[in-house]
Amino acid sequence: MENIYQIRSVPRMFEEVTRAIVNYIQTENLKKGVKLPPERKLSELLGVSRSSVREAIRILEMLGYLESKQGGGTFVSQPEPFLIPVQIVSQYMDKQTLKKYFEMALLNAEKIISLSIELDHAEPILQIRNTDFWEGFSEWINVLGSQLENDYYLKLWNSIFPMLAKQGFLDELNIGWTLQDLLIAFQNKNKKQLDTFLSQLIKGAASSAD
Amino acid sequence: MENIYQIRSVPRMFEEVTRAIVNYIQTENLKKGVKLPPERKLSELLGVSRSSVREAIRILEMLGYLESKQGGGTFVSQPEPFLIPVQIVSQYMDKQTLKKYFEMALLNAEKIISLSIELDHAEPILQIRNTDFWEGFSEWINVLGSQLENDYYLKLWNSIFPMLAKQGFLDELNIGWTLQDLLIAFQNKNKKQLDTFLSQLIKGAASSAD
DNA sequence: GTCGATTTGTTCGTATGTATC
DNA sequence: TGATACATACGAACAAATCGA
Repeated sequence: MENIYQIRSVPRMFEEVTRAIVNYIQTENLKKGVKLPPERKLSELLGVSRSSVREAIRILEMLGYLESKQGGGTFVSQPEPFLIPVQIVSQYMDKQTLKKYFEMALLNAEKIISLSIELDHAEPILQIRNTDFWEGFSEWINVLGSQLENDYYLKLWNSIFPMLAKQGFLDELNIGWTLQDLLIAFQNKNKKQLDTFLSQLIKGAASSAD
Repeated sequence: MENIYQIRSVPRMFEEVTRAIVNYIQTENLKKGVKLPPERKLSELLGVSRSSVREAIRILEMLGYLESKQGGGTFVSQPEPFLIPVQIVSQYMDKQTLKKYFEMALLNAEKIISLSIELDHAEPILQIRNTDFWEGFSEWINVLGSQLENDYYLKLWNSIFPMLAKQGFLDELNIGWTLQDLLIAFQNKNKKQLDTFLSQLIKGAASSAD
């Protein structure tokens, strides 16, 4: 199992700059339309070359975070883009945002589960190695999702789940049942029971994000 | 209503290069791990500077499309990333891929609808201006989604829907009912009827993508 | 294990086109 | 109209990492 957190051993300038700009916008709470310092100034402030600044701006531009106009300047566009790559996420995300990501991830997990039930893949008894609930849950979702025709549900789950785990959001959710309970309900095709379990997860997140 | 397709009048080098690289990988059908020509060679081939090539590589790297190692080279990583920004999508996407995007978008639309019913926002009678079914549907989803606490469902819808419309995927779906039917079912909180309608959309896409 | 070639990482200087006042 | 500010783009140079002989 490769560690998906470890992006690379040597951090690169443009990644640092990208994080720095995101961090700057977040801490200064800059809204859409605010003009950023010119590239030359940014490169001075951060102590890097303009090229590195430009590479960072490009990425944030493509993510809808910034917008730059020749001759005009670089402006904040959407300070809260959807699905920021993990590398860019700065150290802290507030709970409200994390909750929204969580709900989005869970929607896809639910879809994977319900599609798997309908497909009736004659699933062998599931052996989940992980003892941690969420690690095990994610492993299970990966097993189910990889058998679906549409792999985007799983891709979205996997693009959000590691971030939530990294930020510690999942640790604070208390769950009144075990992964085994969930697997049993799945094997019995007990949709009602499954719905109850999953909706409890959402509610747990709601109470946690206060 | 601003045109979200027209990003800017003058296309920029790094965008062209990004598209060119994606196109190259797709037409050559390069799989994960394949090494790309070195940056200097690419800049020669495309007739642009190395800086522009690098900016394009950065973006594709951040999207998980490429991976570059100092001293090693640049390699294809995931030739089919999830949620490619519209600007990068080259002219053609095959129907199977479009169908997966469509299902993902519809999942979020369904969530928006079901959450809106539960919230009971005392919705006024919905006036949808658009005569085209999908334009009207999207407008309706935007009205509902913008009232939700979690705006990510709507963001994902809006990040996929324009692409599907642009690629003409939605035109080929034939729908046996009107938007008015859907709105009436919504106002009556007739979940069963709504489920029937939406599942028909999925099936229509399935038969279309053969 | 060393050396040299290859390739990306990073910086700097310069020229050009565009926007703003 | 003109002047200034700014992004766009190119090319050269060197550093650092990788890889193979």
